[in-house]
Amino acid sequence: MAEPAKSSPLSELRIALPSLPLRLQEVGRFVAANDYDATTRSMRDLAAEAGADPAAFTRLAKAIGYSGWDELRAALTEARRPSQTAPFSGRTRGRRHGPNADVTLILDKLEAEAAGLPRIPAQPIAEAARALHESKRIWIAGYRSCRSVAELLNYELRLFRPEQVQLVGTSGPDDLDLGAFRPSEAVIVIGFLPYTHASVRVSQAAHRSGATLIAIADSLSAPMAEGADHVLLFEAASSPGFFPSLTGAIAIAQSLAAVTFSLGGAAAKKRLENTEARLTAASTYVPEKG
Amino acid sequence: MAEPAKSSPLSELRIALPSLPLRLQEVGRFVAANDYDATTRSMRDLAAEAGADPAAFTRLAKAIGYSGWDELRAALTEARRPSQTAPFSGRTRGRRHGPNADVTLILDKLEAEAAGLPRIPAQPIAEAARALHESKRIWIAGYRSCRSVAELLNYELRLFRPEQVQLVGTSGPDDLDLGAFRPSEAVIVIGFLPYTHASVRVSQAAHRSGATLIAIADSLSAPMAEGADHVLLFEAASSPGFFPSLTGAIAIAQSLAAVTFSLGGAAAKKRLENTEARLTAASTYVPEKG
DNA sequence: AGATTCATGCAACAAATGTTTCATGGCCGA
DNA sequence: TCGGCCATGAAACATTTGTTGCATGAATCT
Repeated sequence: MAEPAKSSPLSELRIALPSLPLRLQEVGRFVAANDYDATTRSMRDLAAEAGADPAAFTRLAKAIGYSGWDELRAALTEARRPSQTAPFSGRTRGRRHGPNADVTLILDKLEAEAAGLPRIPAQPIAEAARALHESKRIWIAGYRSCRSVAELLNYELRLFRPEQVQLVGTSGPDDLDLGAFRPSEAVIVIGFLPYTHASVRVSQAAHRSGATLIAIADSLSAPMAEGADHVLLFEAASSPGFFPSLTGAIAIAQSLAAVTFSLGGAAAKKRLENTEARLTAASTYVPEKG
Repeated sequence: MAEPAKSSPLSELRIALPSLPLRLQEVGRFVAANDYDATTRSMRDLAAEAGADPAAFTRLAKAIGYSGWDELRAALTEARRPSQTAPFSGRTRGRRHGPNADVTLILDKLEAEAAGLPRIPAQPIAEAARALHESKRIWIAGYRSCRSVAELLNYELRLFRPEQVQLVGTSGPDDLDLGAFRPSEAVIVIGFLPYTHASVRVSQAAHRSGATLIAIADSLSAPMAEGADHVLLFEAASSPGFFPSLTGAIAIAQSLAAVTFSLGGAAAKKRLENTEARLTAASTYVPEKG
């Protein structure tokens, strides 16, 4: 017999299952198959759905070593808790110094960031893009390291909406722009921990003005996400290293721009072509060699 | 006002948050920040941890349109149900046009970019970082969409080497800076197809001056990579979409900064701490809540 | 300044929760 | 067949749950 994985209450359950009375096995299997409901719904509720007696759940818990259903559920709940500490936390220890310490640091970082990208929720991006599409004007704000994201977004959106996109604070102090927000416009704020006062002020001004507020942030509880119509989440701290990762934010920004462009249809395409023609005429680019 | 993202109860909460009474905002923030506990633990329990009155939770739920806390929690529970977490199974199904065409576009894009990151060669980054570490001064140049990468790199490097890092072209025309390159310095140029004349001129000037040239590019044959001491490659076109992907370049930039910082040792750490202390003193950041 | 609205904490409430007890029914060994 | 054992369901239990009414205090309006 293999060593049981004692860590998870679910494995304890599975191990003890065969030696249990018939009815308790039934209930046990139900719990194992519906452990999410087990943590969220009430015992009686589960009993009704499983077609069993409520008491069976208490008996099951005691049979596998818990003081009662409450304790079992608490264990299940903890086992299910989303990893508050990133899975890559204790990663760099033990590696320490070595000739390739730098290289492994980079590899870890890249791997972690690659893992974070598919976890970005796509649906909110699509919804935010639609909001952008319907906005008369788009404001973009980002400070400190997030400024780079803001400027990228500004650049890409201006390629096909040149006169309707503007960075907050480029033509004077921020405060000048904060008063210019209008309900038919959209404001994009980018930020993550630690949050700057400036970004919070922008988002508050946007909310007050009635403009559509889109926040690109690392947490739903970010102060600039309060009152936002759309929040686009990425993982800033998921990667080892000294600075929060920006790949997620960049990926979101580019997806946002791409979908917004796609919504723009033929008109957007035409404007993009115009812009490119102008740049070519100004010989901005080095001609491709055949 | 734009159509709010009604899908998630958390977004409804965020939207309504700013217009709520003070105490309700407090518990609302607490719920948003601890939504997992909100679905699993009891109202009184949460109230004790949040340092608020249990009644506040009921009032919060009613304030944002639910019949009571029970209903809000049920909504949160459903929003968290893991059954929704199966987006990556049958992804490449006939996507074409449809209500979710945008979403699948985004998912494909993210997936492709995630796949590109681990393919970035780490060794050249480590070597380039060493070159940066030994440089008396660091110049950074990037144009158009690559400007965002340049500015990010500039920002992060300046955190611990404030007086030795400079963006090309910030204090006047580029040409002024181009004549200032010295052999003991390093010049970083970022660019990909189509290549701008400006970036090529910077790299040529760097090469002529004898400075160490580091190119972050999408191809070894990129004109700004000619004569470069270090070329850091990423895949710009790997992802579907209309704009070349910048996640690779961002990842490289951040890795470069991280390794350079790590090479800096205690001195770099000290300077970073000083910078952070100065920012805190200027109250740039919103203080974290306990 | 007085009146009024509103936010907020406290305490009591009914409903629902997990647990326990008890009676029943089936099973196996004498 | 009888007697002990245990699994099982129903009902009663004490506790905890979410809710609501009420008093207090601060802010706003007249």
